[in-house]
Amino acid sequence: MYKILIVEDDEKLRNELKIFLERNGFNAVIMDNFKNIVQDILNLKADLILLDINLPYVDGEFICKEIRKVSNIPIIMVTSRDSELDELISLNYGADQYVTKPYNIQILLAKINALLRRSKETDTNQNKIDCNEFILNISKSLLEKDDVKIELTKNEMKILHYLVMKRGCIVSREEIMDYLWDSQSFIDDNTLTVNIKRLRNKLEEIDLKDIIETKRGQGYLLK
Amino acid sequence: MYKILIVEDDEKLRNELKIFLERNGFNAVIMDNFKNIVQDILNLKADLILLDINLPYVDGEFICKEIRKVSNIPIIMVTSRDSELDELISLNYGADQYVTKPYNIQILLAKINALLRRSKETDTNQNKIDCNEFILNISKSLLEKDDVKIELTKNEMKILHYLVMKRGCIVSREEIMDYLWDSQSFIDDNTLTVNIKRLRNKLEEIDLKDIIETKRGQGYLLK
DNA sequence: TATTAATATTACATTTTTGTAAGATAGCAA
DNA sequence: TTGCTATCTTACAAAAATGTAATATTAATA
Repeated sequence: MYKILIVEDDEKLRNELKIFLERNGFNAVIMDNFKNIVQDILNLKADLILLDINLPYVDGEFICKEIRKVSNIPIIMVTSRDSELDELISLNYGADQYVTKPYNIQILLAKINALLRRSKETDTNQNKIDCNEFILNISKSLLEKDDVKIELTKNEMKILHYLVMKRGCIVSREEIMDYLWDSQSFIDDNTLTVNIKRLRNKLEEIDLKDIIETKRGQGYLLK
Repeated sequence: MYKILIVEDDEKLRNELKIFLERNGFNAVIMDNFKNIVQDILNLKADLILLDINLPYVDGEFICKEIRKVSNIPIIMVTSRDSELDELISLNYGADQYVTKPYNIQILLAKINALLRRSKETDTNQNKIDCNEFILNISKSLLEKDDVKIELTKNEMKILHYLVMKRGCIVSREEIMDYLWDSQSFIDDNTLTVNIKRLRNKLEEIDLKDIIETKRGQGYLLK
């Protein structure tokens, strides 16, 4: 059951909303103290936030920006100001949706569901990254291409995943080593080379050995 | 560079849009043949689709629904009909955003960015699932609680990840075994028990041994 | 071209992961 | 209680993953 946090200063409105959301199978939580709000919001660990723009003490856009510094939690901005500028600011501050009051309650519900579906896909679906030339199945630690599936070891997976995240950029050997091993444990520089070699061997099985390019003196690059 | 697919039958509009998106650093692709459209869209493997509702042959809402059967690609519905019903239908068919024409181009851009940010977070961020009692770091195959980090082996990770995906539901031993091993390879039933035991041992290190409950004759349940 | 430093390759030893076997325990029904 | 079956526990051997060392190759530049 998803927990939705309602941050709204109009008491009547927020109570109605709470009841409506609860009827639709959500765990709705109300926030009625707006003093230490950003920290309070984060502590609640909701799955989604309905955030009013007009609030006492600080405005919702500022709160949104602050939350985004430390959290990816889905945010829907709610406001009675039908202002394109507000919408633009909200979106650029990291909100996911913008809804104007009085809102169509069905549409609000649809937006909540659309956003939750999107934000939870990581959790519920199998975790795959489609990289065009191959698919990285993180859940099962597999390198997939067409019908070929190759098991990756933990090190191989980490390296390839890291390179995929930084695809198109040169990644220094040091950076990869920091990602692979605790920087405390002093592991030989060559160990990375060997691990890269092993990964390349597996990539070669699907004709992609050269997809990891060596940038001599700089690092590696996933093409 | 993200590839954005424009599905719009008004030639002037789509060309303007393409230029605008390209100026803003996207790879914009136009679709101008609407016959075999669903398959064509999927083949293009774009990062996001701008989908007009009014199209020749089939309407955008239907296309959206068809795409959603096989793909999670982000979809923004674009339309000149400012209709709450259309918006509701679109969202419920799996669209992520709804924009009415004539649109504020900056807001469209902000929505594209917001949606891409959300849909790509899996790829770019480290892959973590916050399960309240613990965090499952899939990227690094770690079980985390507060400052304690425990390495999970591939099997342990797979089992826990599977249970997390189905949290609160009883998962049969057979189902887990199918997920862990190719159903072809006949692996002893007890092997699963041992693997569960090993996972429980690690969970016990963070006082969570009993979070995996045995449902005798039915399977296991992550509480 | 010769030199040097960075990276690649190969082989091997150690450590970790994994599956199996054998016996123990616990829940349930007669 | 007894017997049966599902699950658990422990120990061990085989297999896989990993780090290291020794050597080879490559690219840059003097």
